[in-house]
Amino acid sequence: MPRAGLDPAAVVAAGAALADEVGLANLTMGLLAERVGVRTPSLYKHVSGQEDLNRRIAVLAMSQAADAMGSAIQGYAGRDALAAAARALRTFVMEHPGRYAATIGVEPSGPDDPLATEGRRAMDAFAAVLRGYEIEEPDVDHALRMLRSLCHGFATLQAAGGFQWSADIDESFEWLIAFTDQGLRALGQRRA
Amino acid sequence: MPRAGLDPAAVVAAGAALADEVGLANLTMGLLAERVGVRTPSLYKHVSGQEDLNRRIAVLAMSQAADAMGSAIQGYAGRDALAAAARALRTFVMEHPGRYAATIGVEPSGPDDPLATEGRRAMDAFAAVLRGYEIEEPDVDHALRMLRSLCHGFATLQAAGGFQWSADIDESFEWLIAFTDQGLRALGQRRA
DNA sequence: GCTTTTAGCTAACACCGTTAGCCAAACCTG
DNA sequence: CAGGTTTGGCTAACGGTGTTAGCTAAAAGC
Repeated sequence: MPRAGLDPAAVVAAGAALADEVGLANLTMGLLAERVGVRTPSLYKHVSGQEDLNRRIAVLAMSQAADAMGSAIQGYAGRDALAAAARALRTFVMEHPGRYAATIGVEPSGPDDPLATEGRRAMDAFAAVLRGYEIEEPDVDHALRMLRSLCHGFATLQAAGGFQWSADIDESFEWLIAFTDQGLRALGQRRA
Repeated sequence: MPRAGLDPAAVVAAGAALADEVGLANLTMGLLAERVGVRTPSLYKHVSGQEDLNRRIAVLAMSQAADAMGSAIQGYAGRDALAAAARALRTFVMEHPGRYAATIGVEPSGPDDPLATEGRRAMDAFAAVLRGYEIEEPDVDHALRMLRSLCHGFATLQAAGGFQWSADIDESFEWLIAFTDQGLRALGQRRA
């Protein structure tokens, strides 16, 4: 019996890819084992269980989302940066619905948890966007939460098919960016 | 063996209540059966399976959320109505996290699906709010989607413990309402 | 009051996550 | 390169959960 040459990272990567394909709810240990060419119990040599697998997929997703947003906003500021970050996040969610779903409902165990680290890194992209609007300190935290809520809500609702009615969804998203940009600009000008 | 006198509605109501208590992920057929005082297979006389149960809980949640929002906005307009609707939805999600979670990821099978009907009814509350802002027609659909995304995103992120960092969450929510109100007012005044 | 329907039951199966325990492949170390 | 050690794979087995089949007795209808 030849070895498959697996390691935790490979298992997690395969799990994330499989989750994107079949949906996180249908990601089963047996299916993942089959995918990586191994019997089910062998997975437990690399991952301590399904919960651990889910957490690691979430960390991977956070990290990749942070990368995507971080590089998307480079060279832009203000509205362009906002649009770039928002589009990058939405694109990521649409292309990787399974791994993104893994991030919902997992709580970091502490500030050193990789989940928290990567989460902050993703937030940093939005924070950089806000810097371009010169918003006063007390408003920044709230604005950050708003951006996250908005993108998260829109992406998950679309991914779940929650927008049943007529208007074009891409158009709505661009409208939403414009709306937010105007609001943030108004907030920044209050300082003057 | 005396009868328990169950019917689908009773089973679904008990399931929703149980989901709120133990979390949707921990809602098991055995647990629900125990709760309603019956053996597990008996549930299948009222509900065709776990997926069906989930759908029905989602319909119930949609209906109740629509009721809560609808009655919350009565007598208000403009910013007050917006705040009332948003708070009603958030309160509902916080008080009934399990049944609300059941609504995530379920797609209506068609326009006559009760899920779609109740969903529209919930949207009607937001639509009524928007009427107070006198927004031009093409913008209404987009604004509706924005309101839904924002509330859904905020509520689910909070319910999942996704807001790890410092600032007060209630305060953020009120800030978010104010931000949206200003944006919508600006939109309405563009008409003049 | 008899028949029909139906809501409950027990028994059993399939599938999934997980653990225990074994064995051989890879990797050190002398 | 030979020896032991680590380790990544395997089979076997258990517990729990969703579900179906088939029976029986309680309720409903004529």
